[in-house]
Amino acid sequence: MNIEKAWDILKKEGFKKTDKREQILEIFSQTEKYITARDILDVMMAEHPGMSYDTIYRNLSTFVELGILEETELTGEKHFRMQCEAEHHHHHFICMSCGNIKEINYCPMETLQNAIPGYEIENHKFEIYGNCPECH
Amino acid sequence: MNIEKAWDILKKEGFKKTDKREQILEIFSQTEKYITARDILDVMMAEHPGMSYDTIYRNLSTFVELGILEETELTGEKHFRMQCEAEHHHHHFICMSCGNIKEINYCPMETLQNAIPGYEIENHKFEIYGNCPECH
DNA sequence: TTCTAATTCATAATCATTACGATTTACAAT
DNA sequence: ATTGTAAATCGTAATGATTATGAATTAGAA
Repeated sequence: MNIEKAWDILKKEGFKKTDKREQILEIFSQTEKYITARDILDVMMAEHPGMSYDTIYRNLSTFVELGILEETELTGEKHFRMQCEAEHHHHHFICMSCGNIKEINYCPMETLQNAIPGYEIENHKFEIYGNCPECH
Repeated sequence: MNIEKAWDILKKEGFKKTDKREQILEIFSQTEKYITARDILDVMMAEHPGMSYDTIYRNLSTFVELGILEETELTGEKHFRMQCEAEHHHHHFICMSCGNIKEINYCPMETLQNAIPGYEIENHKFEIYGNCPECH
């Protein structure tokens, strides 16, 4: 997901173009990593000292709803990153040292559904943590 | 995990037998579901009105450290349940209606390690959510 | 340019969790 | 049984992340 595509989505859904949203998207476009609301706040406070918590949290959840950001729960805190471009469903390896992400083009769910017939699967979480080749 | 086994572990590690710990274990032994610290507090407050938050949270994390309870993060809140007896590694299907758990004797990690050579896997999370046969 | 709904600000509230000094208690040693 | 002591709990406050809200501002349509 790039910034232009994010704006397309926002515009199509009737959301306005504000400098706060612009800056939030800018921050996400500059990293592959999962970052927190606080990370965003810290960066934005530097430039707009009067930033409101509300602005960050409201926009983050708007962006997640619209599929612009993806969200995961790492160590008790919500983390966000740009939604992957990949057209196919995939999962992530998350490096615990550098925070970088590797896409994993494999999903165990087909295999799994056979193992539990009668169970209606609605969602699943599959995340792998460790150290990437650069961080060994 | 049953209560006796939990006490064996606690005793072996030098922890004392208290009525609060007894009651916490009792609560967990009566359900298969993942429950929160608040759930425990509510039950215990009824009997011991002067309960301290500290007691619950301290014991829950002690129990997790000792392998008596297992912990997962559901919708931003920590949830706990008795550690499974199963001697082999497994995962869980979590019913979003009734909260019941089904053990899944399948782990995708062997398959996965081959897909990302050079990556050092230290941990993984694999949880499946949906509706169990009883809740369709 | 004006109007209006959307957005942000400023601030407080809430919710889960952690912290800590004072008090109490389990249990080992006497 | 009594005592001593480290462990556990209590009582309460602090912290940290997130949500809520009424007032002020602003983007974008009319």
